[in-house]
Amino acid sequence: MIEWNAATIKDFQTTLLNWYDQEGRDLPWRRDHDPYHVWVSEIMLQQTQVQTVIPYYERFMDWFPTVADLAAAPEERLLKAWEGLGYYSRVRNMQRCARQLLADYDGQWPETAAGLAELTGIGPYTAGAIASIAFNQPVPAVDGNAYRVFSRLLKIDADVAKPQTRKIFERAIARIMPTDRPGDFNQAIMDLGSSYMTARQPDTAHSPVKRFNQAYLDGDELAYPVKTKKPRPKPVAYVAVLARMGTDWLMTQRPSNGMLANLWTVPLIPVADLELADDATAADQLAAVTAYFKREYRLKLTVQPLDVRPVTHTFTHQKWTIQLLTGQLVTSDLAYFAGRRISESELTRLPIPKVQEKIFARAGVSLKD
DNA sequence: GACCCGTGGCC
DNA sequence: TGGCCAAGGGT
Repeated sequence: MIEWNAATIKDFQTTLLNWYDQEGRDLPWRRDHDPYHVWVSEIMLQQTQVQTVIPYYERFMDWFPTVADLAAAPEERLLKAWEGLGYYSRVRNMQRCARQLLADYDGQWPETAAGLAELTGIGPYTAGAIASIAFNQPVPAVDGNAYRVFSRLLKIDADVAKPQTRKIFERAIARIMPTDRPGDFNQAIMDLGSSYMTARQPDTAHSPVKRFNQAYLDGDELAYPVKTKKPRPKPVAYVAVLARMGTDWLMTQRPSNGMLANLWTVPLIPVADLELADDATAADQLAAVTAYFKREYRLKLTVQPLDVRPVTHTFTHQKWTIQLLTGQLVTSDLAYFAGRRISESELTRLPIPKVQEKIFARAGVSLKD
């Protein structure tokens, strides 16, 4: 890791901010510095690219123009606003945060990073981003862009996958950032990180700060940032049961914790829960599903295969392989079943995860309005 | 500190 | 295809 002297720091600040003034992106959440706007955009942008976020952000502001609107929203509407973005706990935490603001802060945002970080769903990065952009606090906002940009500029070789590495970057960036335009500085780093200083195909030759980029000058830019690899997604097998009740579908709302919390799917049974023998036949599996429905839900049904091709869906650390069955319910008492019958028109109002869209697509059902 | 939590894009 | 990446936070 290298250290810059005061003259280099000043030179870098001026170069970066001049570039940002000319080439910074015009984004919907940059029209003002309203903390609500900054906050919503920052949460949406976690692990999500700008082009994906833009339409979600516009619709979110249409549906929930203020913190009070968000605090009062029904959860179904909330999750629908987030449908397709992923990491659904983000939006449930946002509503908790909105309610905290109204109940405990008289609706006034804390203006420091430490104060903001007390709120649900706001961690060190988002606290720094809101504090610097909305409240002009000279604090770093260390995200993936900052890791990538500063690891290359300064040749910082600490493993960015390790939590303690954040402190190294926070200290390095704090020395470099200006006190007069901290929000613009942090946003300029993000724009740099998503344009000239991308992970795989950086275009440093045209970067406004290439003369400060020590890794590039040394010819080993792609060695930064140093990051240990993540484990492969673990395979998990399911059986999905597509059961009609008249023209309705039998669907369940997933538990409020864990994967796809509170979203709606058809019944998904972990194959492991069917307790099949190693030499079980296809017929054995169908019988096991019928027995499972009777045991767990007190429901009688008959099942048959829908499609020999399983639906596959890969999450960050699970790869689901889902065999599809159609079911005909013999009984319709849903007292022991954690769900209900859902009409086709109601389907468009419920929050549905992507994997369920894939399952419905095999049955010829489109969820587009 | 390790693990959990979605989706889309790219090669 | 599989692996990696993209404005992280909670437990």
